Amino acid sequence: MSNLSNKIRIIDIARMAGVSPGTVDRVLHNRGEVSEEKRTKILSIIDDIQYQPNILARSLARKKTLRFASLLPEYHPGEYWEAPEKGIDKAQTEIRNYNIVLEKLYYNQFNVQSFVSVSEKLLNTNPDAVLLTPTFRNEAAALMGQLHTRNIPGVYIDSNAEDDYYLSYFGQHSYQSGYAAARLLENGLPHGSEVLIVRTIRTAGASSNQTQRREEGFMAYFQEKNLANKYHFIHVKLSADDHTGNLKEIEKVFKKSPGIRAAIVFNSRVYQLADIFKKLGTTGMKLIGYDLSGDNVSCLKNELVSFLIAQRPEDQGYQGIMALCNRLVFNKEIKRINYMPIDILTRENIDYYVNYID
Amino acid sequence: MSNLSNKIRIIDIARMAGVSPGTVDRVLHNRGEVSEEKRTKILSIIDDIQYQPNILARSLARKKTLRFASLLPEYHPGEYWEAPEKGIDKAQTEIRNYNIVLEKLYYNQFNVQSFVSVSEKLLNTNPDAVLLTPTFRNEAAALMGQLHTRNIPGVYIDSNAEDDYYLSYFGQHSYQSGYAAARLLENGLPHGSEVLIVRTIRTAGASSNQTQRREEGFMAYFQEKNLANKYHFIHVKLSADDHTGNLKEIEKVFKKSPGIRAAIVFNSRVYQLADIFKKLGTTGMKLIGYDLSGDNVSCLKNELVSFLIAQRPEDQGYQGIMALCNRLVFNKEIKRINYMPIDILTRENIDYYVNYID
DNA sequence: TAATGCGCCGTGTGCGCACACGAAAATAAA
DNA sequence: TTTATTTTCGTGTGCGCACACGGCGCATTA
Repeated sequence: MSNLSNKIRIIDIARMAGVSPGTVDRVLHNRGEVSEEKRTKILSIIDDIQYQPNILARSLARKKTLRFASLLPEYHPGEYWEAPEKGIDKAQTEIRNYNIVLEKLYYNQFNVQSFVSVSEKLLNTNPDAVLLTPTFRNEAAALMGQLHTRNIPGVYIDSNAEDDYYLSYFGQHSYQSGYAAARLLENGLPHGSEVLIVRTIRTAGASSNQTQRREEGFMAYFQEKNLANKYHFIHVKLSADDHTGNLKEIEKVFKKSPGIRAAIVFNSRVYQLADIFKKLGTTGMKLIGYDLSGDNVSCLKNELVSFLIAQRPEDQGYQGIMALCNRLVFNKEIKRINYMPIDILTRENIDYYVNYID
Repeated sequence: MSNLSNKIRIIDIARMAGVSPGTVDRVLHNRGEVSEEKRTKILSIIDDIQYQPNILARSLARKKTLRFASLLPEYHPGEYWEAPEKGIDKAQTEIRNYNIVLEKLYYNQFNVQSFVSVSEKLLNTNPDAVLLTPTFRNEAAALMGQLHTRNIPGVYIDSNAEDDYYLSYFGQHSYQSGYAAARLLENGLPHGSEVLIVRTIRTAGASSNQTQRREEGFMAYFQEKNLANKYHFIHVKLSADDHTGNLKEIEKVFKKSPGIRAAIVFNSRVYQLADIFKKLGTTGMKLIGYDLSGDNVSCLKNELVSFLIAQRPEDQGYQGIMALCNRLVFNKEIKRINYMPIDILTRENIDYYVNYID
């Protein structure tokens, strides 16, 4: 279960192999300049004794400071993107001791060109490792390809551009989270109820890949359970900024379909719908949304929202950075796809969830 | 937002104060033998420049290997206590580089005397830090007192003996978790339904403090929402081992109260009740329980159990050890009471929760 | 006055490793 | 054979810190 402290040092290996520490060092770092004969001998010894380098000494002695970079959307306080950055900051303080610095870059999530230009800037700094969010899939994949040719490891968080070159991905299984949301919504909902399904349209005009997958998972639940014909689903598209227009739209929908008992929004803007419900005086509505922005948490506490589905964004940021560190410093194996837990938050458990993050 | 790498070393402080590195070292470690004048001067400089020691160098140079000890219940594979130990193991591999070893001790959770004797053994090894679970509150508190007199920091996980001497506690807010469970149970449950509330009695005869608190929180929900009279609550006590007796007992209850639509068990033995329901052919029952033992997870996946409330036991173990490390190695401030998130698990999100732990 | 003790302080060493430098050995070119 | 070149290897230094040791100056005692 536990082997005692592996106190075998480079110099011990050197003695066993009848060479100098420098030679062992060259083998360990693949720096060449070692005869094949000694090389294989040293390698076999290393393998035999299961040599584990002392990471502390290694980092302390390393001349080069590793430079990590992150590339995230700009945000206002209280918005979703604050969370991953929090995790990144936490990781940063932990790895600073290992002679690693982190430079944070930001792009405008509503402007592709912004992402591209910051990408170039990032490449020019020639970092040792990169963490980014592929809001713009193609452009992100292009960047990842560039990084790959330069042998710079990169990780995605939040969503996945699904190219061939990223080291690791940390994010939610969107489909399954929609499936889980469906279960919560359906539970206790009388058959025959009408269900409002809201999509928020980005300025660009299309909804994100992530929200699409969530909706697919959501609908799949009802299909698989043969419940699709027990409820009536009403799909509505809302604008990201035209609040009065949205209000009117929802009002119209309610006039047509007064039997609506539940609603779901597949992104973090559920608080906007809650606001509309409040203005319209709608009560007794089961409302489900995603992610813990400040507004969403308020709605949950006021019981305007019944459930929020969360995806541990802080963990995504933290683990993303740590994966890079594990790769470059600790030489550990990195799991490529890492789905985060699908967390279910209610008014009753939210306090112990948000306070848990520090 | 981010200050660059604090490259200020002890020798820099020494120069600023016009003393030698050794003197600064004495101040940093409160070893005395420094004049009050220089002491205050050095301290003010340290404060000014926000000196952060290089943990790597510190651990590398430290002569003494720190010895941590854990004291957990014995368990069989798949049982609850496997989880905290997993977290402890994870922490162990992380801190091994810091010149720390961990010795794991176990007691029989159904035998006070076992706990006491292992406690003594633990004290005799004279560890530098201790993590333990206070299954036996008084005896655990006594041990913690002993540790305190020897100036050995100790943390509790799982539950809290609530003495004055522990450094830190990691566990669930039992009351609130019961409250959250009530919400899940009540949601969609027709008024007038009967609700079965099960207590499992330990060999000792009493139910644990933790389960009592959970039940309090559970009942409080209905009181606060003025729902207490909308449902009929049926309290049943089951034995921890007499399965046939339990079966008969539940059968009797159902005969008397055929309107039971939901049930809750306040500990990890919900799978036993699910088993009874299965044998009795009971269907359409909403069943809620606690913790992710292998059996419970199976029940959740088979839809015999609707919800499981979990408390991140791996995190408790991991963070408990890390707290000790933060205290002794990193000199960080430790939060004393740390409530874990109240996680809600369903068939739909369980996979991404359990796989998340590696 | 010399001897002893104590408070205070500086210096030296080594933790395990990365990396630069230069030397030796082997080989190629003259 | 001599010289130049390449391959292969050993040694030395320092990363930032903890800690042991010894020394200086001053007060106390014999």
